[in-house]
Amino acid sequence: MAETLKRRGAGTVTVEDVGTLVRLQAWVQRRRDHGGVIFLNLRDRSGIVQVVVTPEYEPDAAWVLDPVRNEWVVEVEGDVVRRAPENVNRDLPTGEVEVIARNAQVLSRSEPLPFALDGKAEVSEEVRLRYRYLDLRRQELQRNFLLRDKVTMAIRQYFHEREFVDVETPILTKSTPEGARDFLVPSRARRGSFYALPQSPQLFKQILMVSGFERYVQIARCFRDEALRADRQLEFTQIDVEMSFPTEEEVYELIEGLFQRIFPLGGIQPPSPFPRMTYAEAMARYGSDRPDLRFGLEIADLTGLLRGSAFRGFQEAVAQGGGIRGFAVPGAAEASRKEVDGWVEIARRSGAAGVLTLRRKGGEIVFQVKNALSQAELEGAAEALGLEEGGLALIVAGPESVAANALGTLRLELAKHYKLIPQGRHEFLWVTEFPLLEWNEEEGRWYSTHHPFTSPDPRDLDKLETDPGAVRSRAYDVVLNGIELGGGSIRIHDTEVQSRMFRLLGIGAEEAEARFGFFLEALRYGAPPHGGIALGLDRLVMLLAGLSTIRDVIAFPKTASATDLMTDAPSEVDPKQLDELGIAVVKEKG
RNA sequence: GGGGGCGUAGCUCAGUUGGUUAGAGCGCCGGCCUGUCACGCCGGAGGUCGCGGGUUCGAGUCCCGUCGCUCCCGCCA
Repeated sequence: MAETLKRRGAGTVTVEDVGTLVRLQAWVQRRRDHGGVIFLNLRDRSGIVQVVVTPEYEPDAAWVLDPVRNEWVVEVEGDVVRRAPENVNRDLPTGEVEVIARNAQVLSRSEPLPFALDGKAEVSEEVRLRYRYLDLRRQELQRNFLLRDKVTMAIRQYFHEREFVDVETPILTKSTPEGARDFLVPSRARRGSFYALPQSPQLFKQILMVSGFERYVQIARCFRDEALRADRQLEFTQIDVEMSFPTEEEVYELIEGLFQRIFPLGGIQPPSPFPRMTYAEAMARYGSDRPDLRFGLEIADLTGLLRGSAFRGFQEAVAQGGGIRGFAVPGAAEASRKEVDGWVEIARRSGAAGVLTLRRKGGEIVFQVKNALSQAELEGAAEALGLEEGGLALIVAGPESVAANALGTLRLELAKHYKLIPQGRHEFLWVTEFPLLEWNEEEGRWYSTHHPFTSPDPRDLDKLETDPGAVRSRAYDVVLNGIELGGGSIRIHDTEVQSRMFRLLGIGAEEAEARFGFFLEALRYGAPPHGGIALGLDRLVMLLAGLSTIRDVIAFPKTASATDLMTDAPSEVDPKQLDELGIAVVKEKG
């Protein structure tokens, strides 16, 4: 019988292969030497299979494989046999079979590894990042990148089917500071001038609309020189989308369809359609512009009820134009002094003067400040808060934004503290009608809530100069479980409106010309109405994989202090390079 | 920029009120072992206690500084 030799992945060998000769090229996952017989678990991307090495079967193969150690790379040709019933390994997908080595060679040796790859013990991230190539060998991490590949492939397919055009925008671009710090790249051709790495391809994708592409998509790398977090890196990838002539509805529909395609890859089925909430409603009911809807603890407005109360703190807050708001936590009536103090501290950090408690136990409603509220006020407040027997309500009085902020933070804190967040739930949400502008107290000027190219809501256009803070925008965010997945807007396509916007932001005509002149000019040549959205791809994959750090879905991430432990970047450069660029390095003195 | 946590063998960690020669498990090296699958048994090597300074008769332990990792706040249009 002429034998055929099949090249197989280690994890793909099955009972179907029994009686055939296979060739494996793989890493040694583990070696078990019994003196006479050696068992090798061979691992490649497809999985693991056991190889049996005995001198009786083939002395030469045994001779070659005897000195083999963990993580050596070997090629083994052998016969696939069914294991005896008592030797079957149910923990291994290939556990019903094994490969008896007939011919072997060592392709590569390995020094003992700095850490074990079996995932049995947690290894510090510092060591993992230093030897990232080994870390990436682990199946847990490989799984993340195989998922990421599936997700990006599905995204490309989805947009391609809908006639979106994938266009690359430059990495070396123009600095347009207004937002995050730019990464700068010195120009050798024009000394003293700098490129900036894009924080997002925002202006380029808008210009592509002016160019008539109508539908653009790019899986785009973006750079921001800001502090890092578990879910933030210096460079990250966003799914960048722009359309001509869209309504908000078309953007929502497009993204909901995309999510319906990619979330099932992580075992999650999004609803259709997604619920929506205006910014104003989100702030009022949840104290956040990205509310986590997996749990209740809704905020109630008590201003009308308690404005006339005898408690001076309430009177003052209302007199200063603020309000009185709070939320009830079921079963929290027994919260300790220490716990409450902790929550007060959290509220203070959010700018609130403090937190007041209202408890309902033993059939009585008790306000923290005795005799400050009448029985009618107590009952009214409990009713409005939905405060039930055994519950505790936290109340904050003060300016609207401060109270919302503090209560929003407390709401999350209390939900975690009392374990009120159900796992396995996925609450998607569109947040709409963001305010166009925010007042910055320190600098005494208006800032864009989103960015300066966001279109004002036409209904509020007349208030742009008279009451800027009341102007709504055509911006929207898509939120999952309190995490912002992405945001976008219908843009300004009218030069006149765009100029008014810059004026509002305190950017004079000259400055606007210097910084955005090319863009304002483009708007003058038949710019179609357009809009779009950008979604954080890394964060999306992280959530799909059920992880809590973005670093595990990025092959070569930076540490929290912005360094790469494997390459040791950033590093000093040759003085010659600096000379060419006309740059002198001034070191901070120690 | 600020705050919290961590740093002891290759890895994960223990280390008492400051006190003899700093330990364990895994890994590594050597020996034994023909059905294991986190193989087993016996033996061995391996330490700048992150780094620098201080207090003390004596510091892994106390104090000051510094570096690294990490989480959070600020920041991230």
